[in-house]
Amino acid sequence: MIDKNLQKLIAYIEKKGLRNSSARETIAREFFKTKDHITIEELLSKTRKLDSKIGIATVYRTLHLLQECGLAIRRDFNTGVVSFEPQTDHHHDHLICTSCGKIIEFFFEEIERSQTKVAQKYDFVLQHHKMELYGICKNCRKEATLKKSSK
Amino acid sequence: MIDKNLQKLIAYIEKKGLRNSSARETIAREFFKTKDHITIEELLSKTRKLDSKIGIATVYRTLHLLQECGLAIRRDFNTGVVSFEPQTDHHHDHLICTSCGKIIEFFFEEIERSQTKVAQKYDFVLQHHKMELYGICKNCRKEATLKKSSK
DNA sequence: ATGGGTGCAAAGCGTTTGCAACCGG
DNA sequence: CCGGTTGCAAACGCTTTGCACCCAT
Repeated sequence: MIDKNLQKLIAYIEKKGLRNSSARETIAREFFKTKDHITIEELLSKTRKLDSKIGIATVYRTLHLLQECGLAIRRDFNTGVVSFEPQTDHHHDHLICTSCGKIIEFFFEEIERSQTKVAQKYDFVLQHHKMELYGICKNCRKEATLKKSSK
Repeated sequence: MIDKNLQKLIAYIEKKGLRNSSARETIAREFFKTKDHITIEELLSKTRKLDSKIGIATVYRTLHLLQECGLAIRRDFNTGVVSFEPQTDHHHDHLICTSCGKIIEFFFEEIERSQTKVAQKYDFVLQHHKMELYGICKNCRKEATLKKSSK
């Protein structure tokens, strides 16, 4: 999976007449390892463990590249920090707890079908979509109850 | 509609033991007039026509308040500018053309039902959701075809 | 009179950019 | 060697904050 992504990136780099570089490859490799989401700072500290002199500017520049070639998706869940997600083959949506910031990924076939219908109705050719549900998770509701009763 | 929102805001302000102020009311009134989306800068320049000494800090502070009481929704469509949308009674989602930037608002009952099911499954109490479909609109596809054939 | 609200300017903070050194092809 | 790449620090742009003054209650 990582290698497949790396190949895609290299192909894109070559197509644009750019060059390979070790810093970029280190950052990309680490990025592709993330299961869900990673912030710029997290990715920087991960890569610095492998190559201590990597600068944050390069992390930004690499993530721009990755976004350009569709290998990274920028996510802003309004939690104050922006994070990035590797583009995986199987799409999913997000459920976000506005209390603790927990993010759950889900896939719901019915939603996928609905979006196709909407696109047809408005005559759009769809590229991708984003569905984000915001609410309070079970745990946070429990804590709120505990706090209330302990007053 | 505007007055109803304003009442909601005033109620919230009183509940929190805050005070009314003319600057805040001017900003809120102008904000409620927007049909779709407005940026901070746009809102600032609109309100300054009515009260030239309003500062940008107050616009930010007012929008925070409006978000807190659910009267404003922050939107980041990845276009580089963040914008805000008044919370209307009838919820809707967005269809965004990645070519021309056109934004179409739509409502699809099936999607609303789906989200309830997902929330149940993960035991969340939903507050709101965001569904954004990204694609190419009819016009842009047409233009692309014209360009191609005129080459 | 009390304490929240405001405008201003300064500070913050995440992100981008100019630059000289570096390095891959 | 050419021109893209990098790390650093400075610059940037949006947003927040400290402060003295203003104003609603």
